[in-house]
This record gives sequence, structure tokens and C-alpha cells, in this order.
Amino acid sequence: MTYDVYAKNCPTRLVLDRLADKWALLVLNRLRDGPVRFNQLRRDIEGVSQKVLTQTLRNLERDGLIHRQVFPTVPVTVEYSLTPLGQTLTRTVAALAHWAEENIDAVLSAQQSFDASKAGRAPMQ
Amino acid sequence: MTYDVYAKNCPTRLVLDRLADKWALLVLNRLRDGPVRFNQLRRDIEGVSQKVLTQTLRNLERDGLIHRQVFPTVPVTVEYSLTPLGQTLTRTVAALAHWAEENIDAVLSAQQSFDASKAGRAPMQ
DNA sequence: TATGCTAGTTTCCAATAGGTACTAAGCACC
DNA sequence: GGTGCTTAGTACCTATTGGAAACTAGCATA
Repeated sequence: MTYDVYAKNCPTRLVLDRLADKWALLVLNRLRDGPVRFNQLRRDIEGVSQKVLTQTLRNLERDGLIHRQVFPTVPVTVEYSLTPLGQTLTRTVAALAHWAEENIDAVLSAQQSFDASKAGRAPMQ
Repeated sequence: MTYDVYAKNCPTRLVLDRLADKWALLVLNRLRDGPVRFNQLRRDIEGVSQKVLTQTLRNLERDGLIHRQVFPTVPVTVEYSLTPLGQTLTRTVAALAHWAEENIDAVLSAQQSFDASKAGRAPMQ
């Protein structure tokens, strides 16, 4: 059986939904170089709240993309790392982040000329 | 100057925000093979509402990723196509969609075993 | 005893997203 | 003249998201 990302209710849509998440992409990319602890992720990925980071990690864990390991130290230590499945994703995710860094200038200037040409009109919603 | 996707307020974050959007990814992927009209996109990408598709297309146009061409036919025809900048993205986007189709089975079984192991506990929020 | 650490969980509230549905414009067709 | 087509714009209303901040647990340190 073949799946089709364009089809409604197709399971691949669920996967794409998960991947189409800014925080999830940043987390996956950050885990490329090895395990990282919760608060380290929180510090590295600026702007993510504790609650949302927890939710993101839980979702990624549920999807089998990352592994959560608890060390009974004091205070407790929790390390997150990529699973083999997650590792198959990182090449693509890194490419996306890399594209963003490479092409940001082109995007910003496109936005400026777009906004300039639409100046004065009311934006939608 | 180098950009850092992990930094708050970094412009690359804006780009990643835009790409981390299910509908945007589906639209970009759908435009790979050539120009497509508005209602054709609406039919192909099941589940997207008119309003959201319009917003998505406007954002992608603003970012310089797609081109909007109006033909003064009756009724009016509007064709969307990838810009050269957008074309540099399609390889990555297609890889993401392809990954989703390839690894859906692994993800679904991971979800099932995760849910089974957590059965009975209350979910967060 | 009080404070702090990690890794969350929970509650409350505000902002945003998104769906439905109505409207427009301009012409072809019946 | 009324209806329909395409591609929107807009209003209304609700559902979901997401932030801030307080709370938990268990133990170490001062």
C-alpha cells in the first residue's frame, strides 16, 4: 500500500504535522551531535518555554524519534538523544535549517519588496 | 555575519517558522512539477480551507518562494509557480515528504508501544 | 530550617488560528 | 435576467495554542 501526503486523514499527514513544527525541528537539529539534557536544550533553544519544550520532547519520544533516559542522580538528570529512526531524519532537518541560514538574505529582501509594492493596502485579517 | 537558528529574534527563525508549516510544505511540494492554479491546489491538498490556502500562498509569495501570475480570462485564472529561490528548496521539502511516506510505519508502531506503556496515566494538559 | 537544583506538571489567562459563510467582480451561458 | 465560475476579501465565532508563574519531589548544602 502506498501513502499519499496530499490525502486527508492519511497517516503521513500526522507525521508531517509533527515535523512541521518549529520547535521539533530545532530540537532534532540540536540533538545531532549527541545527547543533551533538558535544561541544556532549554538554554540552547532560545525562546522555548518549559511547557512547550516538554510537550515537544514528549511528542518526539512518542513518535520514536528521540530517546529519553533518566539518571538517578541528585538532582535527577534526564538525557535526550536521537533514536536510529530519528537519525535517519537529521540529514533532512539539517538541510532545512541550513537552507534557512543560507537564503535568509534573499527571503528578507523579497519580503521588503513585496511589502513596498503593497504599501497602503489593508492586510488580510 | 553568520546567523544562528537557535538564537531568539534571529531572522532565520522567521524563515524556519514559515517552513515549519504543514500547508506551506504541501504547497511547495505540489508545485514541484510546474504551475498549478488556485482551485487545483485546493482540490489536490485535501482538507485545506480557502482562507488558509490563500494565507499560505500570500506568505510564500511574500517570502519570494512562489510566483503569482494572473491571466485576465473569464473567470480569472491565477497560476502559482516556484520562483528560482523556491526551487532551491524543493529538494529538501521533497525529502521531508518522502521521509514521512517511507517511515510512517515505524512512527505508527512507536506511537502504539508508547501509548501502551503509558496506559492509564493522565496525559499532560 | 531555608534555599537551590533538575525536570517536570498544573492552572489561569490572553492571543492566535482556523472554520463557516457571506460578499465582490466580470462575463458566459441558458 | 438569473445563475455559475474563479479567486479572493471579510466578518463572526469558537477551539486551540502558548506564555507566565506557581507547585511538586527528593536530596544536598549552608
